[in-house]
Amino acid sequence: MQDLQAYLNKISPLTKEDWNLTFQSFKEEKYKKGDYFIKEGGYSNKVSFVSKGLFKLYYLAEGQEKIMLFFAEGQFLTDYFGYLTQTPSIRPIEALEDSVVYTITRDKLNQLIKTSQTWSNIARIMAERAYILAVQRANRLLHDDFDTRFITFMTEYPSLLLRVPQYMIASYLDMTPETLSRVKKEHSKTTHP
Amino acid sequence: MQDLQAYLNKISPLTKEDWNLTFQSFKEEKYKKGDYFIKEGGYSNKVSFVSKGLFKLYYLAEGQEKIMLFFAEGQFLTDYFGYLTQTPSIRPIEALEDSVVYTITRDKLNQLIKTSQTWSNIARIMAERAYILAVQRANRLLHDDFDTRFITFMTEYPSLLLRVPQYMIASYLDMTPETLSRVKKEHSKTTHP
DNA sequence: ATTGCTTCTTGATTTGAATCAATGGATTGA
DNA sequence: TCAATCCATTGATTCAAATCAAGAAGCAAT
Repeated sequence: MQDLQAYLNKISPLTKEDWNLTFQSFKEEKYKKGDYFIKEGGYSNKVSFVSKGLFKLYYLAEGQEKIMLFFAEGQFLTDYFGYLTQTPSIRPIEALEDSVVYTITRDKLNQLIKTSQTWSNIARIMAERAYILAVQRANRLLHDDFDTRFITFMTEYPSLLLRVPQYMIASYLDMTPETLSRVKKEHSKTTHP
Repeated sequence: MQDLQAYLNKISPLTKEDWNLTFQSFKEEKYKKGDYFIKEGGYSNKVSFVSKGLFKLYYLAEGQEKIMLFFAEGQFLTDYFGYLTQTPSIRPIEALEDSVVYTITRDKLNQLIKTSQTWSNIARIMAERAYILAVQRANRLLHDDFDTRFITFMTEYPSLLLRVPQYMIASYLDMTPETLSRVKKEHSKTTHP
């Protein structure tokens, strides 16, 4: 769990006691490709740190999935909206690769926040970061054209281009696979003349 | 400032000492209709509680404004994204009515958060709420059709329908004024036959 | 009241991306 | 190795909403 420890320390330095409590609260879990982290209708009662692997969180609209987020190594994995609102999830999370995560339950996390000033800070900063990411993503989807969205994605998550099929990236960028294909074509024209 | 006190107490009960510190940290400000709370390019270094009045936060895309949020009585007013990221704002905030707010500076708020466990909680919960609202709004704009968006707006903020010109509501709902006009027409047909 | 300005409505036209449809490539498994 | 399936590309067509263009209705100021 060194990766988790390093990640948390970067947000807000943990005392030895903080880390002992933390270490006891997280449990390792493994997911095979195709396994669900949360199924539709389930409650979001846990948060996990992705140590290895990749997940997608999607939304089902008229039968077809709209991918809202990918979670890769070094990110906290959760349906944060469902977690905060405690409503049954309409956003399943599925493993795209065999994965290893460290999981803490909602109750234990609340415990940590209550007892540790450091964790109170971490929780606030995580909420703030989640907010920043949510706004950024929304603004991009609402204001940026297809080309810009693709370029942003390429520069921000270049590794995902190789790990994820293009129709999923298209879904994440809120366009059809056909459109993404055409955007890529246009783009390769202008960059490699 | 009873309204502010009541609002904060609902989030997380304040001790007498908490409130004394809080009371000293907020200052009353008045804005005339048309005044800017934040101008484009400025830094977001304050948070205000709206006691009276109404504001809009918008984004300038190709010269025309896209309204992202309204702030009315009983809400915290800030460019929270600019506040958190400390980047020059591209989202001006303008008063739509003569308004009265209670303002706290960034520095003083950080001070409160550091010294008071209650305020540490409040800050976390505010971030969480901001996240929930941001995600909800994004999902609605991305997944809901025009009619649904309008109905949601009507049921959620009925009072704004009277206080805000329709072209601003259209902008907030990410549609043209013409489209909103047609949506309303359709809607009045089906509800009053 | 009258003028001028802003906002709202309604119709006609345009347009850009979704959908439909077909082909070609690539990956997987027997 | 050869199917079989899944995925990506490309072209043709459709469609929904933006844009363009008047006109009508409010409203504010004199």
